[in-house]
Amino acid sequence: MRSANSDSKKKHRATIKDVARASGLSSATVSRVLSGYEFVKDGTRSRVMEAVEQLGYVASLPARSLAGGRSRIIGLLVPNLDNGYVGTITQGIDKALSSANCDLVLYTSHRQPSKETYYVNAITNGITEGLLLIAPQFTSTYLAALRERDFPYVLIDQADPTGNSGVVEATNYQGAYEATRYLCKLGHTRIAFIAGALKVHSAAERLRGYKAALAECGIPSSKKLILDGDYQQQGGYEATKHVLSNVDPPPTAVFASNDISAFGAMDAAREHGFSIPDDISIVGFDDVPQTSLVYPKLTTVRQPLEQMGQAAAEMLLERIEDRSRPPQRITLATHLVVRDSCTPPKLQRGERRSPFTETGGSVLPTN
Amino acid sequence: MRSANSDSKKKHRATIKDVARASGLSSATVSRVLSGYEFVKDGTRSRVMEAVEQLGYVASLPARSLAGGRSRIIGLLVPNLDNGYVGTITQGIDKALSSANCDLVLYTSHRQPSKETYYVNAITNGITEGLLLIAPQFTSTYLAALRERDFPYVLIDQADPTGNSGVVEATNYQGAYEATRYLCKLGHTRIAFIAGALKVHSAAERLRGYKAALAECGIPSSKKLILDGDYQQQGGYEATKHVLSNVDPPPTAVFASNDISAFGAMDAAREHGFSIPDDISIVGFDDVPQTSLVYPKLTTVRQPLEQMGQAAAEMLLERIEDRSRPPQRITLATHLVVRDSCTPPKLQRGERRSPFTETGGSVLPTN
DNA sequence: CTGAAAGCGCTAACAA
DNA sequence: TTGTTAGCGCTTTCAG
Repeated sequence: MRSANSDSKKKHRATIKDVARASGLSSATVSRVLSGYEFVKDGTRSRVMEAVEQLGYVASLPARSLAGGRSRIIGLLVPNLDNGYVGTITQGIDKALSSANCDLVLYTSHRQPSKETYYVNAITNGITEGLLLIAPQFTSTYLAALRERDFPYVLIDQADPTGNSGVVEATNYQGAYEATRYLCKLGHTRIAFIAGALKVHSAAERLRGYKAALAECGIPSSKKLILDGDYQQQGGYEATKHVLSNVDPPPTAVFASNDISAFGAMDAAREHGFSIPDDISIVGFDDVPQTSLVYPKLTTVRQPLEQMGQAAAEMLLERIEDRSRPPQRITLATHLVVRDSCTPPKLQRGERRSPFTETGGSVLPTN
Repeated sequence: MRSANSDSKKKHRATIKDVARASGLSSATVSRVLSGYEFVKDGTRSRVMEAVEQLGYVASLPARSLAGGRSRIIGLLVPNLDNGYVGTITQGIDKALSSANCDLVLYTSHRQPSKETYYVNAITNGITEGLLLIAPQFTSTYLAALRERDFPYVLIDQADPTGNSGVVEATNYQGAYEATRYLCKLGHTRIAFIAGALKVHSAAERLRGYKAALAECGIPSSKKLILDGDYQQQGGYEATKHVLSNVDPPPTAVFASNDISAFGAMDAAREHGFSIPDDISIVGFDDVPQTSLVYPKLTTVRQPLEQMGQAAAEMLLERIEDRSRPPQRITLATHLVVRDSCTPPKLQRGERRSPFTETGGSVLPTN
């Protein structure tokens, strides 16, 4: 029975008392050293550190947290994980948090379909010191509960209608404006727009930007070219499929509210027999990692996702330190990243492009 | 000053005592009800629940955890977040965990470059009840520490050399074997292989499968066609670039150890002026979400990532309930997903079509 | 500058 | 079936 020895004496991990004993000090002092209290003799401090080192001591989070100390754990509420969007933001968060020595608890927002308030309750009663929310849809429910508890939180890529929250976002309006204008300048006049769920602030802003640019370029905006979308690939696919078959003449370009739906648009265009960008130009928004994976590489409005995550985490940390600090709002700049999915529009009606004009693919290698 | 009232009396959230008081019972009883203890009178139970409801009470995790109860938080150690691989697995984990009402703490393995042991210490001393590790590279360091503490954990997509760990993985060997054989049957005889970091078990297995299939098809395996890789896009890119320019005649197909490096291979091939699949066929491994995003859609070996995550989470939960349970090992089946990145090779001058072309010859699988 | 002691909110024997 | 009583490991007054 090899279990005998390992079972007989459960190797209890070192506690603060062990450190106290080993260093000949009180646990209070050890605690002080560990939490960076300044009035301790240098000698004492080093004796403690030595013992800590030697015992491989790491404080128990639950205990520390119960006793009113900081848990150094912050929560992150995400809508999903499968597209690079959340992943990239999270990478930034993680960066900021690890410099601050904090950990991350992941909450997926689909968890409690109905009882959001209960959910927030659970979060705020947990070990978490603060909460980061990535583009939450139901802000009204969450935010009220959070604020009522005076629980620190920061919104990422989503605004608070009441203006009472810490927020990190990007220039959605200008980004969309710039992208649309780029398309106009290329010569496009029939530019479809795939919207995001308009309750999400960024989606509404992007639509505004699109309209503004159109107006500015003297192109009347057409209801038939503004499609409903939901920031999902499927939505982008369907919207595009729809305009391509039902609007005549069809648009020569589509600006999707985010990259994911732009991917759907690409699928639909291709399925419709259009080649990109020759028959139709496509622009996205976000610049998720996949943009340079698709073919042709997607021209898009870059949101500095990683930086946004980092900024949000830092803001949250500050709010945790100092609860009285008024809510800040950081807006980071977007910019257009021109890749391969756009060209000037084809010639007028009557002309048809040969279906075999794809990029250099069909050429045989010479070696 | 609207802050006056909210500041004056910090709304202390309800504790178990409040519930006890409100229901006229002891906190022990409340605790029993809440933890699902069966021997409580129904009437008592409902009185408690009522009070809980009414006060919006949610137990404090730190307290519960300190007192020896379950924290219902499990840790997840991941290598990165930006490619769908981890995200998809995590989705499965999340699914299993939310049915069990558990939360997830995210640890990124790059955190403590050197002091891994310290890191494990920190994890096991936290609120976490168990740990899930996605394809960790430094198993030796982690696992010893984990086992020494008798801390429940499960490995995902990585084996434990000592065979003492709970493991969930897929049939890496057969998957690679199948993919390679598919390429052979298509008529390819010069099939390059982009390896993963060979210290990762799956990578080694995939290499084995590749070699076995080649042998089985009577194709001598050539060192020049086996390239170093690291499961990263850049690695795949460089490896492919290298074979394409330095090996003569160049391979007509490349089998990349994972999708991410296959994407790199696609970039390199294209850059080299090759069109896919006409000039070169490419196969990946994993079937991450991006595979149907790239163009052409990538033929790949599907690993049931989400299921793997789910299975691992379930296994971990079981191990937490019953520590004495011997380590299990679950191996899920992979299968080839044929998409658009492969065709039979083009004949070179004076070259003969391989005997296996078209409907595949008389090749028999070994197992 | 350091120690003693009182909890933080909960669970787990042990009684009743 | 329920209440009482100790702690869990740490932080934090309050005294030295």
